[in-house]
Amino acid sequence: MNIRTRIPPSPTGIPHIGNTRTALFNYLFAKHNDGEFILRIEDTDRVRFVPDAEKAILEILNWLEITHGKNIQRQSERIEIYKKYAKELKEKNLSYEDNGAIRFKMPKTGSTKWIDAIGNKNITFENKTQEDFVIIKSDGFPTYNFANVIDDHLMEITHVLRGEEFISSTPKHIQLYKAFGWNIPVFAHLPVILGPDKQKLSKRHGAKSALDYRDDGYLKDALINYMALLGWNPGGDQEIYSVSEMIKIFDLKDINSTSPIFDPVKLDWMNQQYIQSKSNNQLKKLLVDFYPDLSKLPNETTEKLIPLVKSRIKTLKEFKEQTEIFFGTNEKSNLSPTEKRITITLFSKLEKVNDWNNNKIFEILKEVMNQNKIRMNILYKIFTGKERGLPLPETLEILGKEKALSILNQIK
RNA sequence: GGCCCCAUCGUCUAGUGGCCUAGGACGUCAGAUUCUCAUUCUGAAGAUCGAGGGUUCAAAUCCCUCUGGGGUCACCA
Repeated sequence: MNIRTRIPPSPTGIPHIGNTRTALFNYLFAKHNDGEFILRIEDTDRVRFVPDAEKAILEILNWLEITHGKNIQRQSERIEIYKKYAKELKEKNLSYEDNGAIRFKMPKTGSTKWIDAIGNKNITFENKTQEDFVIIKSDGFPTYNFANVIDDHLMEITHVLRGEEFISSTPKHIQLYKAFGWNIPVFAHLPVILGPDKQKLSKRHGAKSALDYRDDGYLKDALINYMALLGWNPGGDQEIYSVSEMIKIFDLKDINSTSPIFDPVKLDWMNQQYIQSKSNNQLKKLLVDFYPDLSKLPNETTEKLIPLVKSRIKTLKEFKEQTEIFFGTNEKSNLSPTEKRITITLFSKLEKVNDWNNNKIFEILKEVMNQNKIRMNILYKIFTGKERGLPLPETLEILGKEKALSILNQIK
């Protein structure tokens, strides 16, 4: 059997991270089985349709390199197909008209059941609790419940991995498959990701999209790694996985039945792990892509800054916070009279330095600290406006004597 | 409320009857390294495995009940 999975976003907005994780799992599962993963745009809701949403959906998958089949299907272009199958139901006397819409006749006795691949559990719904549901809306467009089933069958989807919120509509889908006499795919309902308030992650609760994380300076590998481990654990203690490793070991049986809470703090840690694991060159490339105006800095300066900054940033965005002094964007600090006096001493001592290197600079700084019985934080404050930062002697060396002195000159 | 799903440290989790006086990771706290910060390293606190009943020589692991949390009840997906 050729495995095929799909992600069917509806273009009503930018998908948040939970939906993207569902795409990831579909992708990992398909790739693990040498199968195919396809993208289908479910744009049958004309009221909530957002023109740019599809672009964002593609951009997310593209950035994360969750590659899908080239042929993107759009349901709005398949209306005739759904009408044809609606007609078939009508001929079988399994549907009826209701206020301009068409409803499917659900069986009212017996039960509908399936074995869900998550936790391998039996789920049963009594048919008497089920209602006849709309398959074609009065505007002629199919509903999700209808188009989704038709397309999953026509596109030969073998495994439906989707959010748990669809469990209660699954009986509808199964009865539709039965009405047509089609094979029923394997269902795997993924527990939904919860926010810190333990409510389902949603835009209302400030759930971000993958694009937001990208813009906040997260690396795609780190985001994927974190998303994958939310609810999936192949056993053991390993936390860092490359995508190809994940593909190799991915298995539905290792997905938990419990809803996990999204923890941004652990994501930060993971992102930091990935940043540290990059070579200086890789990190430089990431930073230049992230901050195009980094090219204003001399190449040599950037390259010297990378190793200093590497262990100190959790996101690419923090690079600028660490290097403000190089861009002249740092705050000017309010210095006390003593601190101003120290600034003057500092200036006159540094002015006399001939070979401007961090060892020499450090000697001078130590001298000043000892003489004035102060600690390093005061010197940081004088130069950068903050009491902490990248190693000061190295920073001053990279900055160059001229600029370092001019900073002191401005404030003394 | 009906129906459905779930339940191990604050969080992510390991665990599928004896190796569990419950392991790892994040976070927290303490210490070491250090020119600040960060990294790195070491250590600590932190879960009577939601509760109560069973089954068993033996249960976090199996069964039942309860409680709690979540999802869903649209001509949205």
